[in-house]
Amino acid sequence: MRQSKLFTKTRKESPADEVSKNAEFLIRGGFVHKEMAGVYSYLPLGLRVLNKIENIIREEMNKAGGQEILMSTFQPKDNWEKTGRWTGMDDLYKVSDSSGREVALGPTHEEIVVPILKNYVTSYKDLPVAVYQIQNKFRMELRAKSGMLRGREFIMKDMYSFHTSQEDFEKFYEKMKEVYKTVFNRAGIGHLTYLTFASGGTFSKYSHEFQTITAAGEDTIYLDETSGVALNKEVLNDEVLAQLHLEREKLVEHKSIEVGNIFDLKTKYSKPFDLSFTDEKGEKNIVLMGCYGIGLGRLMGTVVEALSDDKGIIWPEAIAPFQIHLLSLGEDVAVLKEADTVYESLLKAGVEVLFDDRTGLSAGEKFSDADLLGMPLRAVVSARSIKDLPSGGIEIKKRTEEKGKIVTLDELLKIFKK
RNA sequence: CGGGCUGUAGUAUAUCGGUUGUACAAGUGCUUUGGGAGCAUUUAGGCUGGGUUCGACUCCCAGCAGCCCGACCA
Repeated sequence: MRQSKLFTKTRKESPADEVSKNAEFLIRGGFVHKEMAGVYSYLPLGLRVLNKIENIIREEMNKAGGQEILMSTFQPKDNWEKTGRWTGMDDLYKVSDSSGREVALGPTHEEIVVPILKNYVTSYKDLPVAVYQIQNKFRMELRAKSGMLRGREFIMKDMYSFHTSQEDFEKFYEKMKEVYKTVFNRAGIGHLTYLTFASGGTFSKYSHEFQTITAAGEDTIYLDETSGVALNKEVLNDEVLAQLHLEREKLVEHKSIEVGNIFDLKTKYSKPFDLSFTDEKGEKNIVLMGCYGIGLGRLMGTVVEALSDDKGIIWPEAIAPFQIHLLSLGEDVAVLKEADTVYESLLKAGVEVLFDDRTGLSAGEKFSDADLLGMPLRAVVSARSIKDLPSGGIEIKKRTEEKGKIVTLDELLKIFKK
């Protein structure tokens, strides 16, 4: 991608109406555009990040046996009345059409997925099954805040699993813990993310969350740093400490962001819709369920919060919009020609490259943009880099490093050979 | 939802009850080119609706919007 053709531009000033670091950098870099409080559009750079996160999640969910579907955003009122959540869920968006018919804008999809499965699940032979989707969700947050971290419209992966027994559910639940760890490792925040013991809401006493430690977090967790076992503040009590074999004195308090959660739903949603199966003995049983969520935009915002520096974002390689940011400096014809050759060679080698081919900009401006946009590797072609090698050199520098080095084109290409 | 603050150009800000000033961005010309360049020139602004007033961007009221604190958060 040639940056001269990219319709978005970077911005030097921080937006006045955003305080959070993730929103500031993402808006200044032109990754997202804010529409209203808690609602953002994804622009080319931001969408590339989102797509990469989505693909990681999709791959891992498929590997775990999940079957991808895409459910409707409009949800019938009847279904919500059946589960008692039409009036019971404060943050449900309700919209009505010209005939006065009311529907819900999906904040979650139990009310849809259960009736779907009811069409197909009748026997123990049909279970277990897990389905998931990646889709926009709507929640009427009383106070959207912290940029991408708490939105009113957001993209979420929600998986629902269906089982014949509690044992079977628990086996899957344990597997999902590992799957989630893999997702966060691949997204580059695994080293900061902990599985925490959390409260379970009204129908299940406890659940688990994945919390990423960062100062901007809204949540507070307590971590035993030697064992890596952690729990949320709201469940910090003697009973839980004993259950987890933790000592209060050894726990360290951290601010964190909830990037994922996994829940035991038991029969909470299968019962109202009578989602049941016939077992080996011919007896009818209610299906047991679990649900597993990851907020994609929130994950993106969390990465920015956790991995940026004062100059800008530092994308992990796996979710960076481009693998390399190539810069040409100056207007010298030889430099521009060489930079073009490098760009075309990278493209040919299948490397995702953002090429800052803009002319008329100072070197400092290009460097600042590169720092802000946060590609893992920066490559500079300039009069200076060319002079350093007889064959024409390229200065490369990792986003996390201060000093770069001069390499040949072949050496640069070799970096991306797998 | 309770409390607080704020709405001026694409962005960030300033002043003022009497022709809204600046910086960046954008356009044009020239110069410059390794950490957000220089000169000249051009373009572009008072959230909406009421009220007070000779006159309102400024004061008052309402609405809308945004941010912050709190509560809430499958």
